[in-house]
Amino acid sequence: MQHSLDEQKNNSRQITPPRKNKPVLNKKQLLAKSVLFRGLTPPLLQQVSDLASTKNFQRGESIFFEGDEATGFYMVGQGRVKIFKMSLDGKEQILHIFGPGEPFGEVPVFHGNPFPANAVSIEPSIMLFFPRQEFINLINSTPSLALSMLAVLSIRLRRFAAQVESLSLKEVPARLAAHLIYLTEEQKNTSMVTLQIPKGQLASLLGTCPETLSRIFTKMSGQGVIRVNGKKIEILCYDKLLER
Amino acid sequence: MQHSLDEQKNNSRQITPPRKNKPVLNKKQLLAKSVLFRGLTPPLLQQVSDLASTKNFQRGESIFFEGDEATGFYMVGQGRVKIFKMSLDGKEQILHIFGPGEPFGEVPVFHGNPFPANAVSIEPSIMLFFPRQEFINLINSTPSLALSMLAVLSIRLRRFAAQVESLSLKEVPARLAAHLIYLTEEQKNTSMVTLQIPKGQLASLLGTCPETLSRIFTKMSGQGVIRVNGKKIEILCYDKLLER
DNA sequence: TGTATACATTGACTTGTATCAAAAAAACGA
DNA sequence: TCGTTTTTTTGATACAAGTCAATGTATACA
Repeated sequence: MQHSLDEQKNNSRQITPPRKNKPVLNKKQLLAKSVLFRGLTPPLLQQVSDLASTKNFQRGESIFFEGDEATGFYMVGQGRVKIFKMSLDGKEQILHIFGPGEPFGEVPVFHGNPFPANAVSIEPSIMLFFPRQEFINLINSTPSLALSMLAVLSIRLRRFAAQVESLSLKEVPARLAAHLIYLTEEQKNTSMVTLQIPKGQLASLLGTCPETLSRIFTKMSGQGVIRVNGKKIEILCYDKLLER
Repeated sequence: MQHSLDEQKNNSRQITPPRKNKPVLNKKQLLAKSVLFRGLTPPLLQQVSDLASTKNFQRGESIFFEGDEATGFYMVGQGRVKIFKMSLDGKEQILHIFGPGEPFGEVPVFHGNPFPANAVSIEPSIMLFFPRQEFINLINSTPSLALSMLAVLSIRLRRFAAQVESLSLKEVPARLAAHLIYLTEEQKNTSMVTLQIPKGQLASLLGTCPETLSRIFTKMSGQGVIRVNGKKIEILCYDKLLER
């Protein structure tokens, strides 16, 4: 499930043996479809593409740590990344999970301080890297790019506001319910949704521990609100989810 | 304490009787000193100043509600505003408190959706209002303004990340400790800090209830970490605060 | 195919914090 | 200054959720 992109690619050209551990990435195509760079003129897009270097990361490999000095920001080319904070005693809180086309680590670019959180690749990934000063120069000469970036940051702020609300004003069942509803909207509004991350990671995203999350899954199943089968979750009663 | 700006102004020209309920605001001076507009050329500053309309708000008066359609954003001219989320059963979580020169409600400007949270004036205030499209036009022709706005949003994102971390990974005493440390840094690094908001509001900012906050104040006082006298708090043991 | 590793579940117990209720203190307006 | 309102504190109680520990179940790799 997690390597679906690779698998698809391999399936579609079974004649040529797939390259091991070095998937190729169509940089320009990715950039052209990304929220940040879509709409740019072809020459500008070329400029952006030339600016970005790529780097491969294994599952579980760190991209940066909180406190690291930032010389630029990243965009997911392929795979997925989790952005998270960590407490002294080792508990983690996931802030975001980003997939292809989504930029991350941009905050220090515009503010200067070190990275405010950690980034770890949660799948074999390819990340694009954009050096800070070159990107700022580009923004200075491309107002539409500035507005795109402002839109990206605005969406993030909105999400953070929702996350703070969730952590402070809702109990864990309601947080899970909200997340499941979010997943149905993301996954074509079918009543069957698929978790893209292990349940332990979902717990960390919802600000709880795996045991509690597990118990709530069991309870909601018992109440007939959902049916859980591994990573597949069927929403049986959408209304009751909303109430939770 | 809360109306110090008004009082100072009135004191400095006691000959003329102070205007009742209609304090005057030096718009251009405020804008020139604000993070967002500082560094702009005088003609641009004039343009910005002409763009902004002003409106007075009483203590407790709403500026906008979550879900309201946004036609522009605001900046605090005088006084203070709290930005907050509210649960169905009436509990509130404060996201930010902003003072003079700080913009708020900008998220919908760049993303289009309605306001993600509520805004209430917590003092008699004057707010500047910037209409959306005009401001976007200005950004399009002023790259440095775009970068300033990007910096502002970046700082907000950083704060949100800290707030999520706080709510999820720290217990209330540690959150209070972090806030007190933040206050000492903000208030010239003296060991005596002053709360600018009622303790009940501080509780809402820290994601707890007034009773719990009160008990923690008592406990910390008993441990000799702080001494509380109304809104004045003396930090007796900075190290123990850090540990909390 | 088995074996190691990661992931998930269940039970017993503990605890931080919310809630309810009521009194005390402080702030405010007339 | 008095009386009203808001804010803060204190006590008793309840409960959501974390922790510890153990077991069960997938998953991957050699």
